[in-house]
Amino acid sequence: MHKDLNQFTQRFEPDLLAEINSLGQIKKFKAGKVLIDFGSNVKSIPLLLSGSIKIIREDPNGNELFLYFLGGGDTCAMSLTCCMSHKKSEIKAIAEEDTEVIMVPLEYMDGWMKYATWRQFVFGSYNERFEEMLQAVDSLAFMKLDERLMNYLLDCKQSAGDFAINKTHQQIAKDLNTSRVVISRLLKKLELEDKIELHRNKIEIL
DNA sequence: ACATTAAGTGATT
DNA sequence: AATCACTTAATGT
Repeated sequence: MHKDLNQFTQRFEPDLLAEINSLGQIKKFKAGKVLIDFGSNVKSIPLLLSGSIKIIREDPNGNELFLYFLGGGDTCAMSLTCCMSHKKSEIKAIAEEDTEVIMVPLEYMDGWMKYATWRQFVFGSYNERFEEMLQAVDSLAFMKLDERLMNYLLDCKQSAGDFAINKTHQQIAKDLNTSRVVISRLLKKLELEDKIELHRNKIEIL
């Protein structure tokens, strides 16, 4: 049994775990690597062992918009839907840091519905993602950019499990679909409010 | 020392 | 809040 499968041992019954363990394929992705792109057919679903994955939406012009992060023990709800309905991916998944994943071929999904814990897991994931999507929508519709930014930073912190975020203002701007200058100014403001500390390529949350 | 890339800033729309 | 034009600061070679 792979050591990092531990996160799932609580959640799944032994039989299911054994299946995952024998059928799944461990894959490692370096930070920045694209796991799932738009329009790609998903033929297996990833269970996240370690690291984190950023899920984004992109418009035809290449503008990106950050949706949410996946962390250890999570799975990609999009790939679940894709598998079930044989649709193509409508989102893009990028490894936020070096990430380890166990890929399970979609053929087994149906059969696994006999496991109560699997059903729970699938519906639970949908729920969580749905909540996060709602949050992303609110944040777009009702929050000002400075609040969105703070939210984003907190998200990053949680996903990385670290108070330091190693990103440039440019990258953040891209995720929030705005310009670097604006981010720099807002970050400066947050720094003056003692909420964060700014360094080159690094932001610390206080 | 120089070039490159990240970040800060005032002015304008 | 976006864009421009420019400055300043940090890093790599």
